[in-house]
Amino acid sequence: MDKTARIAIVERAKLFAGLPLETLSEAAETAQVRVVDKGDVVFRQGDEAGHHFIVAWGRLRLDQTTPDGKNIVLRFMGPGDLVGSVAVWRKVPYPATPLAVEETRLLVWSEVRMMELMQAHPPLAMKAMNMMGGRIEELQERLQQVATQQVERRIAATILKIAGQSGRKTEAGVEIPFALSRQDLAEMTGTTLHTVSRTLSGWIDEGILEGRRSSHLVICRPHRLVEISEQA
Amino acid sequence: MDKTARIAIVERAKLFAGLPLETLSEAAETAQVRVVDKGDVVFRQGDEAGHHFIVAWGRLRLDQTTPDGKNIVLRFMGPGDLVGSVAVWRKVPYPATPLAVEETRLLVWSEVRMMELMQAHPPLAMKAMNMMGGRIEELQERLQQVATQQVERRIAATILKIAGQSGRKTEAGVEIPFALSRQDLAEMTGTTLHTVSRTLSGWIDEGILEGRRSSHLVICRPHRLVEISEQA
DNA sequence: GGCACGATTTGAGGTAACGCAAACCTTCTG
DNA sequence: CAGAAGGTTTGCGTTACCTCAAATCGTGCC
Repeated sequence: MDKTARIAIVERAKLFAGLPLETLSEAAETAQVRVVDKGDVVFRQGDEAGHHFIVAWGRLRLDQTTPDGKNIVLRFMGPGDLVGSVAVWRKVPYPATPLAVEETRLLVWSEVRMMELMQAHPPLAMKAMNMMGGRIEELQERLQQVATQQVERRIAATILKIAGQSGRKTEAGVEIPFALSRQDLAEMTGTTLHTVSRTLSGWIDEGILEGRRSSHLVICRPHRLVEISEQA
Repeated sequence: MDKTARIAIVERAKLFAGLPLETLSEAAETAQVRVVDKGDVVFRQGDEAGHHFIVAWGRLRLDQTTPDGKNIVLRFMGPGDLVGSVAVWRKVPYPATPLAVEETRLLVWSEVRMMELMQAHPPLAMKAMNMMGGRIEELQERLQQVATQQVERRIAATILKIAGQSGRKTEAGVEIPFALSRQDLAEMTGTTLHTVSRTLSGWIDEGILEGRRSSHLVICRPHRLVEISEQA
């Protein structure tokens, strides 16, 4: 990966977006590159947090295992997303495990490097706070959903959010361009894979979705899904 | 409130804890004071976010209203807690309404004042990120609870957390020193007031709790409550 | 290219928790 | 002090969703 490519990636990251070229350049130069194969993890929940990561290409699923062995999917992450930084700043172990659902390339900064960058470029700290604030808002929204809405609405809202983050327009509708299993959706919405399967089957029968059996989901009638996610 | 008192309050706030006296002093000098009567709000969800607040005395309940009119309690806040800052930094409207459950006194900084403080005292930004990270962790934990655990465990865990934050030891056990209604607990755990009432009644019968009918809750057998919150 | 494995679908039955409703108690108000 | 208002308790019927179970279908591996 040459320097121009790195700068392009750094620039796309929300943490660096809009900052002066000098900052981007320094960030790009101090980063290392790491490739993670599909199915491998970037680090594991409980590891000591020593590095900041930004996704360059690919996609990660952020998993959290509970003390009693259950698993929940916190979010999917794609190009530009920041991974691990919250734990590094807080000096606590990584609270979750990012697993590559496709081959993924990341830029990596050590704790010290990133600290130096931030001290040299103060707007970075503001950006970082902004991003963390966004995570807080997202989590509050999901908490509210899981606490008050019934399963069908939560599944609809979750699919729409993923489509909004990563969806691609095709002739048939909006496609989610990576394997998103029923189990994944169940672990994101706090339900079981059976309920997700039943619900999606219904929507496929109604022509709202396409994608029985593991192919990538396609949302044919997004507006209908919005209605379901907002229905009383 | 004289300057020494203000400094004491500022020092107790997690945002300023451990910082040099010079920083504390400047923070204390630039703060204004605001008193909010029981039942009144500090600001309202949706208001433009222009001020940072720190609780000096008293207690706030942070409420969020959903588009379809349901209410959830995000958290209770007491002395030292920071209110509203996430929204100010993100330049978005306040996402929730802090309501005083008892008479509460706050220190207030305008957006500009706090920005100046942060620029003059860089460690403040680090502290702020740390605090936001703590909120993220807390929210992830609650999300995991609501998504995977059954109601009884969630109620037990919620009571224990509140007791840990605000509880006071008495002869009878650990007392929660403010009015915490069944409705509040329901809106924190994502259930109904009926289910909370039934559950607490059971625990009171078993001698785990005291506090039928609105008096302050007292946890007589905290260890038993921990067991319930961890039970498979 | 056949076989095994994992993902998905679908059915049937059970239950935790909800929703409604009514009674009860405490506190505030005039 | 009576009445009203708000929080709480409790019963009962309902249901959304889970759990268990089995069949089915892709898909990857040798």
